[in-house]
Amino acid sequence: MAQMFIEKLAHGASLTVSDKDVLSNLVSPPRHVPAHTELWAEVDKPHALPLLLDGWACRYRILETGARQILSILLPGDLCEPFGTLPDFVDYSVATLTAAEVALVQPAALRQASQDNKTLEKALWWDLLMVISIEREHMVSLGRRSASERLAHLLCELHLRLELVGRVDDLTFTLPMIQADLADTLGLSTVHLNRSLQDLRGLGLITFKEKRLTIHDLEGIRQLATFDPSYLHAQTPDRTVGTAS
Amino acid sequence: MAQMFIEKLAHGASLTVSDKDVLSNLVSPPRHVPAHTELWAEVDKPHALPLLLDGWACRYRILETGARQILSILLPGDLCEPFGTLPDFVDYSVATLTAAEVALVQPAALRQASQDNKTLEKALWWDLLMVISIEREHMVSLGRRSASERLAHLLCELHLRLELVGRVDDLTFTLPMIQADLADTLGLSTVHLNRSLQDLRGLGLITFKEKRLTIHDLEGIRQLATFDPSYLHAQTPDRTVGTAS
DNA sequence: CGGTTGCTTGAGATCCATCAATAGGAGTGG
DNA sequence: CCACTCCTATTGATGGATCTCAAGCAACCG
Repeated sequence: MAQMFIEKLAHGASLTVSDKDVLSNLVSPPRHVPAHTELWAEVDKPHALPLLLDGWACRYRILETGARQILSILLPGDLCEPFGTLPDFVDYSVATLTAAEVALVQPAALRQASQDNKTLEKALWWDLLMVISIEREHMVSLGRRSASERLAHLLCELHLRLELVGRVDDLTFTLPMIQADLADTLGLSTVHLNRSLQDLRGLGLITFKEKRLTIHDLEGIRQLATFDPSYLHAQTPDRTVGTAS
Repeated sequence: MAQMFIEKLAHGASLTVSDKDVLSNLVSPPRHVPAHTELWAEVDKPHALPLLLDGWACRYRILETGARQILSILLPGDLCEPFGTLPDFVDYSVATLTAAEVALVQPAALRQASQDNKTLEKALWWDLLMVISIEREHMVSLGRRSASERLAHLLCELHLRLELVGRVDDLTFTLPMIQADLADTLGLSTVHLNRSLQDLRGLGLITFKEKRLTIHDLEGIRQLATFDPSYLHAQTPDRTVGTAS
């Protein structure tokens, strides 16, 4: 089921039952995919867009030196590429971080639906906007925040995004990434990432054990990260992306 | 006139004369704006989208510490926000780097045009795709490239983008940014940026004087930067043809 | 069990930031 | 025209943040 996808989009516009039906019909039945599987590789590119329904994935780039930079973390409900932006070739990869459930969407059908239905259009643009927003915030981290601040910011972001799809339990959520994944997301070495984690632990802000992360002081960690929860443009569902007046 | 904008979009789809007319009509007459002027501040946000017709600008964020991170450089022909993605509030700023000519576009009209005209739709999506692509490449630089590599990569990118709007003269172009701007783009201090410039100069790759940058060894600088010119997804320049189909 | 994977710690090297000072150019006002 | 200031580029010196290399340890697994 496209559950997660629809639940997330509902934060971008007030979807009616029939809107949700339309969305459901755009999504193929999910398929199980093991951890560490390339998603583009399995797909007829311009015609199918993977949609993550369960599990985590990431968009990343491998440099010639072998270094990896993770560009974005994909959570349940996320499209591999946001609405409408599927190019005919991609210069980076998308792979699962954990075992996952992956469905397919026809990009053309998505666009058609957004032309036929203003509410869907708004929701899809909101989703695209959020992806861009998250990536820009990520750039700020990489350029101007210290290691611990970057880590704190990422944890705040994941916490907020997981909340949108109902995967947070009273300030604790499962964070299935290994330290090397986190390091490659934040542009750090694994050694230094490890020390940054200890930093946050030492400040009493988090604990992270057996893939469960819990935040002990939400205000504190947000302050350290200078995290502004409004940047996802989420919350109140009514929002316009420039729809005709 | 919307010259630059149209010229750039022509790299994303083969625009006919009438397509270009449609675009022209979407663009208000330009206004002169001095250097270092906030562009959002002057605009009724959800209803008007600034379009840079001449001069340079940047999208940036100021942190609480006072540090600045420049997220993207805007060149002639660039929209302040790519097609369709104008949120009703923005958590970063856009300001001119030089004196500039700025027009306004109605985002709603842009989207309407893209629904009525498949070629325009394709061109506008291409432009959005390119913005995302540039920003992702920027993330790779910030996360995983050394100072000199970052600088080299930025110069390669600007060179290629300026070529798309006909502002390169045989490997030299005017680069009106001061060193502090470059540093804030690349996540470096100005001192270190200065030394990175000397690095590239010392390698005989560039000269940069009086705001004119010339690349002496395009292959060399691209190799140092691991710059892949295909990442802009640009069509081979179609200066030859003004009409198609 | 031996091998692998992931986490942790220590030590030293490197990259880059910060601080401080100089110098040239551009504008400004007297 | 000169004195002044501001802005920008440059250079040196020092310190700090982060990387790399290396080793140890625990958990898991065939």
